[in-house]
Amino acid sequence: MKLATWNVNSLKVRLPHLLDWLAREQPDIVCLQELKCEDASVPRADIEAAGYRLETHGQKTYNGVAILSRAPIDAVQRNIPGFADPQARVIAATIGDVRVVGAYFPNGQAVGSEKFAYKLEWLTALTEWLRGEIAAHPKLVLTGDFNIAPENRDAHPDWKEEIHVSAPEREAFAALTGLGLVDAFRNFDQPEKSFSWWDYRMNAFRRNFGLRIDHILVSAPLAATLEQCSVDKSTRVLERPSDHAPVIAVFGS
DNA sequence: ATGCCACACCTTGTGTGA
Repeated sequence: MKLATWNVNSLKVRLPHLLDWLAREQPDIVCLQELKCEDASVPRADIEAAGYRLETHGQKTYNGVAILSRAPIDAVQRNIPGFADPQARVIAATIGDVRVVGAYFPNGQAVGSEKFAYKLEWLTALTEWLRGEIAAHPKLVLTGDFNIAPENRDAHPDWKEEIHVSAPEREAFAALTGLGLVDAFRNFDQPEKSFSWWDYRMNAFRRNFGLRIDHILVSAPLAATLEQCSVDKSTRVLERPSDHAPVIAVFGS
């Protein structure tokens, strides 16, 4: 089973890239973030023609998440239960015996800002909800754009901002792994300076000035079947790329 | 200190992203 996450930064703009990439990589399950369009504007027919079912939780201009799957998608949940959120950031579903949670975590803008407080509240709500989800679904994946670089090695040494690397954010990430979730990427030896996002500005991709903020966290029964996990930088060199690269994990039976 | 880029919007600048 091959599962991927990709912040496409506008589904409409990135659709040609997405269709090419689906045909090439043939993932079984894909979580997308930053659709930046409402459900009614999602190019469903193109994605279905590529062989995928899809469930979306869209929003105009900002946010928006989706789950694509070659197998049937059941028990869809939009947003975090009990957390009133005007922003479309979470979609969860059951595919086979795997519970998949796809999320676009808040950016937080700046440590100490109102948006940062929202980020931490959102993280707390997510963590409390997932505690029960993991108990109910032994095979669970939490994936998406976390907007957190969990360790120093996940940020370029020249990253000077606090946001994405601050102690409160990293503690929130640790609370998620504390639920029994494993960072699939770190389950394997990886090249130094492996990142999944590079600023569009300042030739950041060419200089590899990036952050590893897109993650695939898996529960123990799934971690036991992990075969590989990597960042797919091939999409970042195309014309009009997303600023994020997909992260792909492969599981055995 | 800002813009550097990209995207969306009842666009012609502004908000947001990370």
